[in-house]
Parts: sequence; C-alpha cells; structure tokens
Amino acid sequence: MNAACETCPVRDSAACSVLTEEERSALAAAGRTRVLDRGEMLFAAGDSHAACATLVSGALKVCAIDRDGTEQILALVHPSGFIGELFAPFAHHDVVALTQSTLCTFARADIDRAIDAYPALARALLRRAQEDLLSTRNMLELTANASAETRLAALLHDFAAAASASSCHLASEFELPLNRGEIANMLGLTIETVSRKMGELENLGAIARKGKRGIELVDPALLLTLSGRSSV
Amino acid sequence: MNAACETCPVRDSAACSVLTEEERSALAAAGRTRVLDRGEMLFAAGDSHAACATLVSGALKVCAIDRDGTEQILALVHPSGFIGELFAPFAHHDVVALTQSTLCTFARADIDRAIDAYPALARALLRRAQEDLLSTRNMLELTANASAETRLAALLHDFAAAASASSCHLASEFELPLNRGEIANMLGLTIETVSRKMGELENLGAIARKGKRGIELVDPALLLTLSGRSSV
DNA sequence: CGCATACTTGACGTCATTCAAACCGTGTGG
DNA sequence: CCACACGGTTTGAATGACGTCAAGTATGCG
Repeated sequence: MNAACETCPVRDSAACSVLTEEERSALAAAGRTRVLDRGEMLFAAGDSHAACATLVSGALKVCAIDRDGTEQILALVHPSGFIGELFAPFAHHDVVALTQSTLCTFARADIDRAIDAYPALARALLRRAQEDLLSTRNMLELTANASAETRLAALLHDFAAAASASSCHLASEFELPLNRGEIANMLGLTIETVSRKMGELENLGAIARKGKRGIELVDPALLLTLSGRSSV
Repeated sequence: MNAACETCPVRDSAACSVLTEEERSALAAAGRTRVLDRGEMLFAAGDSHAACATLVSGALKVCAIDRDGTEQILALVHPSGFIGELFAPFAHHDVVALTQSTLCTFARADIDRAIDAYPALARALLRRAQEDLLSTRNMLELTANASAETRLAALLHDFAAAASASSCHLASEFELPLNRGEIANMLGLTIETVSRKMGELENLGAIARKGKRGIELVDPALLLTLSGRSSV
C-alpha cells in the first residue's frame, strides 16, 4: 500500500530508515497513512488501542488534562518523530495535531512484531526514546527554576533551531508553530505574561515580531544569554 | 566475576531479568559491581566515557548544573533502574548517589554489543526508557502549573508509593530519601517554602512528621486530593 | 459592516522568594 | 559535664514576579 515510502520526506531520518528495503516494505504493508487537520486527535489519554505513528509532516502536541480540565502541553513532535507508548496498557496523554499533519500509523501489535523481527528498529526506537527523555528533562530544568523571560527566550531559541534545516545553526526568521495560549501552556505561564515578555524581548533588541506569529532573530547571542543556556 | 547475580536483589526486576541464564552470565562477565557512598558521583555531565549501570540498591539522583552553578534534580533512580545514555557522545547530566548505593556497571560498548546480541534486552531497555519518559513528563506537568502545596503533596505521594513493596498500595510510614534542600531543588522551590508547606500539610491532617526525615501518612486520600492527581 | 478570535496593555492581588533570625540535634573540646 | 560550633531545619516580615481581572486593539471571516 505504501509505495509512498519511496517519496517519503522523512525516509532517511525516521526510525524506519534503519531498515533494509525489504524490511521497510514489509513494515509499510502493515501501516497506513493518515492525515490530521489542526485540532484533530491521534489518540486520547485512556485509549487502550492507541496506535503508534511516525510523523511525516506537520506538528503534534502531547498533552495532559488535569482534573480541573486544563490542558498542559508536555512535548511537541516534529517530522520524523515517533509517537506511541509501546508497553503501557493505555495511553497516558492526548496527542493532537497543531497543524495539518500526515502520519504513518501502525497498530501496536504490528510494531511489537517488528521490534522482535528487526533488532535495528528496536535500537532506533530506543535511541529516540532516550532523545525524547533528554528534551523532556530540558523542559523540566527550564520550568522548575527559570523566570518567565528565560523560559520564553529558551523556547524561541529552540524553535529557531528546529526551524533551521541544519541542526547546528539557527533560522534567522521563522513562524511560531503555536499561538500565545499554547506557548503559555507549554511554559507554565499565562497568555498575558507571554505577551508582556515577548514585548520585553523585542525592546531588549533580541527579537522583532513580524505579525502575530512571525519572529525575526535580531540578536541571537543575546537570546541565547537570556535563555540561560551556555551551549547550543 | 558476578556470581553475585544469583543473589542479586533485583535479578527478577532489572533489565537483565529478561535474559536467559547463559545470556545473563555472559553479560555479567562484562560488568562489575561498584559501591558509591552518599555524594559520590557515577559520572558527570560532559564525561565521554560514561558508564551504564543497573542500580542494585540505594538511590541515585540525575541532575543538571546551570550556568550559575545551581544544581537541579531531574530524576531519581530506584533499585532495578537503568542509568546511562547509550547514544549521546557524552553525558548530559550528573548522576550522584543519594545514599550508599551498589550498582552493576557496564562499559557502553559492552551494552551496545549486548543490545545487538540479545533483542530481548533492547526491548527491556526501550520499555524502561518509555517509563522514564512518562515519569519525567509527570514531573513536568507538576512543576509547570501546580502550587507549592500541590507539588509537595504529589512528591510525598510518589515517595509513599515507591517505599511500598506492592505497586498498587502506599506505605503508611516511610523515610524521605532526600533532605529539605534536595526536595526543594526537585520541585523548583526554596528550602523555606518546602518547610512551610510541610507544616501546612501536617496542620491539615494529611501527614505527620516523625523526626526530620520520617513521614506518616495520616490521611492518604487527602494527600491524593491535594496532589491534584485523580488516579494512583 | 459586524462579529469572533487572537493578541496586547494596564491596575491590582497573591503566592513564593528573599533576607534574617531563631531553633534543634549532634559532635567536639575544654 | 557543660559550652560551643555547625548543619539542617523552622519561622517571621518584606519584597517582587507572575496571575487575575478587565479593558482595549488588531485581524479575519461571514
């Protein structure tokens, strides 16, 4: 079914890129392509038949809903990212599309079989899981101590890095994948505070706002300083 | 060398428990037992030859040091937990013993080989990585929005769960594995705030303090309510 | 044009931090 | 045996950062 593999934009970077051509075809036969519009849900917390998926294009958010009904964004998923809890009996979090997204989805049983059949896949997924763990810990480090300004600077810095093709350089201009409410939500702040701090970062000369979503990096070094991170 | 496997307290719960007897022996031959005293470091952020390890007894903390020299605890490791970044060129965080701890350590190259040789091990490590990811996300959810009281209640609740043998029940009395400074550090609070909220939780009748480190759960249901979590 | 949605800006209140001092258990030396 | 110092902890008062509430400004869509 997925002759799509041949033209897949993430065929060289997704987890399945470690497979041989035949292995990949076999796996592709079990998967199916799915398109989600902004706001559509891949699966919800509590789903027991939650699928697994590789994100081909677009962006997803992973979020928790606490008792009082407020949502908390825990992570973003970018193209070539893998999503899915392989061992939990049910999903712990919601996964929702931030923009129109295309995914390559698999039933969990199929991924399970593939892990056993292709050791390289298990290794690739392990690597991804450890990278996810690392980025979640970075977020944790940020939200635990840092001021609102530092958190926002770090997030903008990350977005600039994600928006750039090369991993070692920042995009000098990019569109925010999130609206103010979602940014606030990710950083554990309020919309108003994000708005104010955005203004302050602009006054400091670190960034310039281009419309509602556009950001230009005026002084990347200053932004890095404000973000409280020493390295890239 | 590790005839110790036979009497290992975590032989049925650690990652290596999925191996056959022969496989386990082969792996054990590559590992060595190590004992750390409180405060001793397994490896530091930046180490390129960082070992991997299964924690046999005791407790570890994973922490980041930000530019201004303050430490931030990102995770705790309990017995049977696995520690080590298999794919990063160098360690991103410090790993330090909280109490005297015994570990079963391996050179990364050996674990690497074992992953390829024993698919079941790769699967077990993947499972652990996903569980670690989940617990880190829970911490993230907590520190992003919750009040000081909620954070502390949740942490105490987690400790009560960890201190109990059965996973579905809470220990009614336990010793905190951390001092006030470390608790504050984990929760992104100050020592003083932790101390105050600890007093308030006692006044509310949720807990009773037994000396500096001892905690008795007077009203577990109340503690759960205060922790803002609906389920276990 | 009118309404809806997203964002910005201001005034005020609250909660955690900061700074400071007291407290307590433990070990050490006179 | 007591005095003392020291680390960990508790408590108090004042400051400040972020949240809340409320109004005002775009931008887009029917």
